[in-house]
Amino acid sequence: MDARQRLSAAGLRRTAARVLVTERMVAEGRPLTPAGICEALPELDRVTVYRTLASLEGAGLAHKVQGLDGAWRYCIDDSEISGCPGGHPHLLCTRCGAMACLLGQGLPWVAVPEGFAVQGKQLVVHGICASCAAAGAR
Amino acid sequence: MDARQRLSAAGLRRTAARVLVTERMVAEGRPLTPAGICEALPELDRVTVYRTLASLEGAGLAHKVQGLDGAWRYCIDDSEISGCPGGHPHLLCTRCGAMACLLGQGLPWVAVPEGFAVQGKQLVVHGICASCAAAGAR
DNA sequence: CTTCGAGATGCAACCCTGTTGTATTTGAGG
DNA sequence: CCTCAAATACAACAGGGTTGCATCTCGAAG
Repeated sequence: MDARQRLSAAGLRRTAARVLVTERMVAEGRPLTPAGICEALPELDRVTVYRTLASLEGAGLAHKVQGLDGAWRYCIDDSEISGCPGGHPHLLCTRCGAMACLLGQGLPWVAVPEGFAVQGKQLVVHGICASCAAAGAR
Repeated sequence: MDARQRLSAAGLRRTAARVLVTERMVAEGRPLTPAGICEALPELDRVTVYRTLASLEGAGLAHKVQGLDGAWRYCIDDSEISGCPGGHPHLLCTRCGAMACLLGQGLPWVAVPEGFAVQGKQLVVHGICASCAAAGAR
């Protein structure tokens, strides 16, 4: 699906910033930090990127996860069916900061105390990714 | 176990700051943010609290989890046997920021791509805690 | 008990992520 | 083409966390 189509389908105004950010996220296909997007799209203001991502998330076009480094990462929801957020675990390389969605796996059921209203769950598996391990072994 | 004993057993120097922080954490019994500890111990410098927590974690006396608000929380490992980190899910109230350990439950096994070296896992369940729900309903 | 050095502390400054306020621009419907 | 709500840019700010460095203190050795 085209970036413009995605935006229109979600009822969002089809602005330059949103098209650029969406296209970038689709091209990457993995969760990106706002900083990473700003780097890839220097013509956009930092605040615009933050607000654009918030719009996309609010419209259900993207989901967000936090890394261990205190930065949130946003990822385009590729399948209209996938029940993000709350959907799948995420993988984070603590060396290069890259994150990946572990599609195809769900999140476990967790027993919570009486009276606690669960809004969502986040499972982040962290470690060293294959390419970083190879680079570090040199 | 006494705070001083904990420190000695872990091979850490038994300084005033470490004793105070450890006692505070034992008294609370739930994961605390550095900011929360600073508030409770205004005689300590902010940086000292951060470094003290890092020491405790490095010595295996405490484990840390991140909240959804970008702040890490530290919790004393009470049982010498518990295999923290990587031990249990955590519960976070997104309204008041309080966090609790969900002891007695483990973390799920997650399938990761070939070559990824897992260092740890974090499962955070967020929502509204019972007391906040009660306060909000007023 | 005194000495002494590695390690811990306090302070100041800094970086990064993210948010807020406001003036200006822009997109989409009429 | 016009209009106006929504989106953008810019600046300033807030919070969490880190780093560098001078000073202090624990605890071991004598």
